[in-house]
Amino acid sequence: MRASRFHLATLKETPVDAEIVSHQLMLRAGMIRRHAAGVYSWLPLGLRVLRKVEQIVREEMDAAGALELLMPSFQPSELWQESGRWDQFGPELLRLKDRHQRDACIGPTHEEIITDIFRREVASYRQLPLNFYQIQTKFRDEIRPRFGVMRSREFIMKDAYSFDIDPQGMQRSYDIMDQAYVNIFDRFGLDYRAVSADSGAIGGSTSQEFHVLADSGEDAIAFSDESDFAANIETVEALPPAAERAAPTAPMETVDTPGMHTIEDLARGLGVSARQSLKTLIAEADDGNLVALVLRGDHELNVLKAERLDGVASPLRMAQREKIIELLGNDIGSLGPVGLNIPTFVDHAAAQLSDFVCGANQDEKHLLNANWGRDCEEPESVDIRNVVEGDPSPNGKGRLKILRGIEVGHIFQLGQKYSESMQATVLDEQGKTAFPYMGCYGIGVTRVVAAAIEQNHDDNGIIWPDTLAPFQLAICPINYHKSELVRQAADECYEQCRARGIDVFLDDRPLRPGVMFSDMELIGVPHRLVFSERGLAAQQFEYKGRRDESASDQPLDQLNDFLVQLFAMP
RNA sequence: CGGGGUGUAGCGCAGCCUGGUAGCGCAACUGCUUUGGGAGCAGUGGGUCGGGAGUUCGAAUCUCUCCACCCCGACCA
Repeated sequence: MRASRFHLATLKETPVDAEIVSHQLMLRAGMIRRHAAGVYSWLPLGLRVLRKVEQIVREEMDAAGALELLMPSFQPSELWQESGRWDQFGPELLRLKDRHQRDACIGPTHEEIITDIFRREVASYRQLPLNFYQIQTKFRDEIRPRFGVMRSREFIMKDAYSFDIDPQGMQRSYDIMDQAYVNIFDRFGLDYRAVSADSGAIGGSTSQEFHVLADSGEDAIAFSDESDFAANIETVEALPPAAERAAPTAPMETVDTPGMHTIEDLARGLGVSARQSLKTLIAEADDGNLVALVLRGDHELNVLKAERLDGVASPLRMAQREKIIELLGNDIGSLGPVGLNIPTFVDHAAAQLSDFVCGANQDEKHLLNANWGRDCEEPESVDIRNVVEGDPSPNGKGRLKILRGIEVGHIFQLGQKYSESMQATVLDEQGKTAFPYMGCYGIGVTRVVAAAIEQNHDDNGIIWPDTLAPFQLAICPINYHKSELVRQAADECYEQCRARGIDVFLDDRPLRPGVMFSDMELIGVPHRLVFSERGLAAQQFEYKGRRDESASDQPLDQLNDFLVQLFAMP
């Protein structure tokens, strides 16, 4: 592609309402433009990247035996009524009426449609297993779309659906997709992790998320440093401490703690460490009363775990301050388990403390050297906290490290949920009616593009992995329009690259070099060649990789070999 | 949905308080010069001041109303 024939739409200034780097850089590079909240056009540059992602996905899905099809984004309400999701789905489902006042929606996902296709097309177990997939636009009416294409309302997703006659078959289809996803993410050239998204993790995993690692990721993921355990932090069990609780060493005393209402206040004011104190949270009970959740001061409540406790309202609701004052007699900020007469759940780590600091259940007072069993009831401890870096891995092997990730893929087993509710049946070996077992496999195609940028950028712009780059190689001739020598060298190199199938970009704009360089860096082209009068006179060209500190001069007569080596071509 | 904020040229903003018919930087266009890291000079074009209604001799500016967008929260997973 020649710059003079392309729509290069780079922006010097950063649009003000783009919060995260990937959004800023995609706008500045001229990849996308916004039309409404969470709705974007993909300009030619952005589309080139999108297509690279799609192509890798398509090739690996095909290689795994999945069959591509294309389903509508407009979906009649009847199918959703059948599955029961017309009523279950919240306002995230964009509902509309057509001119005949018939209800419909814009598909946020396609289980209903694929199941409808399946039940009309497939009648026998002998046609199984089957795996259909599509790469298609979805719409989810997010309450608050943000971060550009990372959390948009309209987005492109690869979704695949497998059908098997029995659970074993479903597991096999799932395993094949698991491997296909590994192949896909390997080819993206991104640093990623496959992560268990299943809470119990009993037996084989039935749900995995694929996360691109990035500091800005919305999800925290926990990894074992000595085994391949990896899971979304929400689901990771915090093991009870192995050590015995130490015996009390000092009598309990009450101290005045004016103005100290948080763990940080206490740590500063009393000179105790957060991990020697207790944090007492009050949540709504399922009977309308209150329950206490007690954690070590430096730990964080895990909402999913708390919701599963007997007696705690689900979804979890933290109690209103007014209600706490009314029922417990004192304000938040000086609560503690000693003398607290509501049901109390104590985290394992909190229950292991002795001589701890906690609220005295009197305003502006705390207790020092409080002890379980002696000063209050011996607790039966539960797991209600998020794991932290350094905790033991739940599988007993190694310690946990915590990284942040962006969820870009999810595979899971649906079982018979849709085949049953929508009466999608086949005849089995005995000639009896059977409900197939389904699996469902998604990749957020547009999100992959943003995640790749979140993970790979610097002050100058995007740094694409070779496999996703809109162009693999940029040729920057200096004085292309003035120097016959430069023009010939650049054109010749350009034509050669094209003939070899390299995605090459020739910057033939009559611009100063600095402008060309910064544009090419902004849009993230991985490799750059420069031809100049000066260099050519010395029989040299210049090469710089996008991540290289500086450029290097290369002998002109070896340009061909250089390119062959760079792009690993025969 | 609650709270906060913003809408003025393609982008970033000033002007609004105190009403007098719109300005700056970047970008664009023309010409000349310049040409190895976002050039210089000279000139040019471009705005329903988010929409509507009102107050006023006169509204970007004051009032009411609607809309769009952004941020925080809640919701959703």
